[in-house]
Amino acid sequence: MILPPAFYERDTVAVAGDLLGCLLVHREAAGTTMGWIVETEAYLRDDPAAHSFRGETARNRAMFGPAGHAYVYRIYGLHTCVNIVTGQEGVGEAVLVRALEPVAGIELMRERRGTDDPLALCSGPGKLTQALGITMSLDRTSLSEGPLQVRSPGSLPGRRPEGWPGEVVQTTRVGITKAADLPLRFYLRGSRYVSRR
DNA sequence: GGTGAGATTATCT
DNA sequence: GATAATCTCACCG
Repeated sequence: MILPPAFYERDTVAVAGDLLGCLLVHREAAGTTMGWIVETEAYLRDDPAAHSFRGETARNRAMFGPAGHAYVYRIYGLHTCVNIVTGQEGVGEAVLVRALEPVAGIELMRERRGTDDPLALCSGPGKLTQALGITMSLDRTSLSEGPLQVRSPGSLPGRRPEGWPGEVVQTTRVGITKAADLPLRFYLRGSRYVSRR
């Protein structure tokens, strides 16, 4: 089932952990792509590494909007990353989706990524947006109603991500310079599809 | 298997 | 003008 807004209107760290094993789905004319979420990072209020830390701007406006909507941004001038807004509206917290295990639409992912290696299709925040065709046009769209959706574990009877249910590793976030010591990254220990172990 | 440089641009100082 | 929640490829060992 599609996760309702109430799922996201909770403690951001709890949501970041609970998103592991959920399904990220993008439905579009070119086809539907989807993958199990196997790695996330939490970005909190009063967190110097969060884009919302210095207040609302045109770029980070989604983070201050309703939970359960997407915050999509461009990084290093060329890659796109997707976050899920969490917690109370106006606070500015979100969860970065860092890696997926590909589930469907894999041929489309291969074309977009230019590789056949299943481990390289979605094993990073910039990779998975390229594989799923997630663009800036999805910024501030609802993940409960729009073309980009998140579905609960068990949405695909008989199928489950590698290493799930299983141990969730909590460790430090990747690629940041501020608050780099906080353990706000989560991934499935048994999955080969995470960005780094 | 690991490290480092370069790509490339929106955003904020 | 510097920075940035990344990726790829070249090069080294």
